Amino acid sequence: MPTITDVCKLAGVSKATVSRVINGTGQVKESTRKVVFDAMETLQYRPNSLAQALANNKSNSIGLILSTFDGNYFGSLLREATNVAHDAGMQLIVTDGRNDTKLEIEAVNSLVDRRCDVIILYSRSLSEQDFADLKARISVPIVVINRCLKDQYSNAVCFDQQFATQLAMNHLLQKGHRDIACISLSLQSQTGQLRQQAYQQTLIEAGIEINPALLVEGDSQLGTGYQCCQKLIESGSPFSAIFACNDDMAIGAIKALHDAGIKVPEQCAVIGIDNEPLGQYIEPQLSSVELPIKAITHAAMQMALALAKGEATSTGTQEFRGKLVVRAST
Amino acid sequence: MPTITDVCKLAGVSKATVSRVINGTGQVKESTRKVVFDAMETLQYRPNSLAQALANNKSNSIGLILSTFDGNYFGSLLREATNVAHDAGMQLIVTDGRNDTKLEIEAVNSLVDRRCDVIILYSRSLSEQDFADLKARISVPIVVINRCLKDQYSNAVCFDQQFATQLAMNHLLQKGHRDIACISLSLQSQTGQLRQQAYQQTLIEAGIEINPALLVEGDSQLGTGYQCCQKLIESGSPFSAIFACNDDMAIGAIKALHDAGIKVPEQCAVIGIDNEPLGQYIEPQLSSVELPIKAITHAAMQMALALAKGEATSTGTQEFRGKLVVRAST
DNA sequence: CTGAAAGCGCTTACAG
DNA sequence: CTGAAAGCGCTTACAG
Repeated sequence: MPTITDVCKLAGVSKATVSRVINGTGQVKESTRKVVFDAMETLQYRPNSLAQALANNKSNSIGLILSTFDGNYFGSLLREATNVAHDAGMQLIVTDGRNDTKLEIEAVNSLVDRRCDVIILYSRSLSEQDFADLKARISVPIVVINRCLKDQYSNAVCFDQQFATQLAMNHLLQKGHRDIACISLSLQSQTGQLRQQAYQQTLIEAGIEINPALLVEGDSQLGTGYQCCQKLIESGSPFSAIFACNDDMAIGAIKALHDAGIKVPEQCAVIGIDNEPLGQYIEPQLSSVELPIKAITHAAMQMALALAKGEATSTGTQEFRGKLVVRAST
Repeated sequence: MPTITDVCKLAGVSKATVSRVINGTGQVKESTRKVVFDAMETLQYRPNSLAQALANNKSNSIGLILSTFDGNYFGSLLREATNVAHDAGMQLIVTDGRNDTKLEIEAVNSLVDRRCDVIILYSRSLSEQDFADLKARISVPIVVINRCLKDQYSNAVCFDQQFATQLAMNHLLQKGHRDIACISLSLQSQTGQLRQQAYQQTLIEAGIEINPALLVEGDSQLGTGYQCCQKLIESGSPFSAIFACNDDMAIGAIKALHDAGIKVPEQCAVIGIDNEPLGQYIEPQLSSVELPIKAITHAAMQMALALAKGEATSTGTQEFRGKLVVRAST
């Protein structure tokens, strides 16, 4: 590949001059600018980003660490993130933390080694302490998605899990349900814990006794939604509604109910969280709580860009709320 | 961040020595190795990957360009790709071509600028000529997914679209269907064209006249599956089966049939392609053709690694075939 | 076994 | 307006 030196030779100018025309900085006589452009053109020259990054101490890249690539949810996130990055002229470097604390930290390190200007971290497994440690250890700013960090010097965008759960639960309560089962996310994750706690709290506040048999733990996949629902049915404890902590599990649950000959919503109502597009194409259409993943991602990217450009040193935490979407399943 | 120079000072040795212990190359006395390790440890030193890449003319990274992040399909691809990359100690840099020729070429350029060791390109819009041009222009090896390039010097892994379509169509024909509608992918994409052609060809070979009213073009989303199916119903042309060119559209179609009071499979059979997990959780369960996306991605990554390491200069084309998965919808 | 020096491809004060 | 030189943080022959 041609280097700046090749361009220099062909154009008969110094590197400084070529660099100036590449970057549009400083003064360059129009005629020599033309000569340089022509040389770059005929050589098909493109600057080496690595060298630029090294010289500038700035790589024009945003590191993004995801805990998984599953489902529509992360697809939306990635789409939005790549769009914003592209429009800002930044490269997005995506890594999979594979839902594993060690791998996630490893991923952060390698992104730091690559001198990303900022890192966006979506982790299900890292604790608040882990975040604090990371922040103290590395000099690259970090934006955290899906965790509300109280610390005002942190950069985070999150979703009000408690509020979303209340929306779903109150909807079921209003419909007259008292025996409401819950298919939770993994209770290893903070999101899983928060939703499950809010589920219980809402029941308590409604004066309903908690029935442990009606709480089963899934892992957010269709398959566990199905299996968890089967367990609920087999448990023998009666229930007239299921609060599934995400749409995929809700869909799995609906299938299990169908297979057991239980009619939705007549014999059992089902609601999820996420409001995936898919919810509209199953039978019956799924009630859910919209999780504005696009807006959340957008906000995280804006924070990241501000941080990368040095326009801010910390952005605080921005919290988003869902809204109820009622369809035929409740 | 500490640099190699900081380590030198603290350890009282030269950069050459530090470099040797970082990379485990050359001879280093055990005692000085220890001193250097200690220095790196106390400084929390980590080598700057950009500088290493510049000096080595090798970045240890694989560029991956996707045409979209939609759906389970690309999630599987990304998961497999990140896993293989991680295990090989390579970074994966993921970019979204947004299904746009210009953006895809731009993405290739920027990956080349970043000196990726190899690029994997999944494009729906690039023509064979575009691939050839790219290959001629850039010096980084390219692996193409989802295109069967005849050229033996190319690196490609692809899916036998014709065979997959025949599997689905022959299954419907065997079930006695004669009036088979087709909801195609975008006919802008090569995959869309190939499946649609194979659909027609299979009919012709079975001695069935093609009814243009039974062919509608979708764009692979749930929503267009629904709308296309509505169009088919409204067209008035009778049909007893639908061949949807992917599962998402098949699911949309099933919903449209349901809403129109048409029973699946009794009054209309439906089959898709992809064998998404979701297909098992809708009612009725979806028949499909399995598309071994994980194996395909794995093969592409292996090619990429071989190319990146210089173990091969070209790998040729590797073709995969699907297999029929019959469930309740047909 | 270890270090001085040149080089990877860029940028940016500093002179002129 | 332009160029020589130093620097970004590494690696690697080459000497010793």
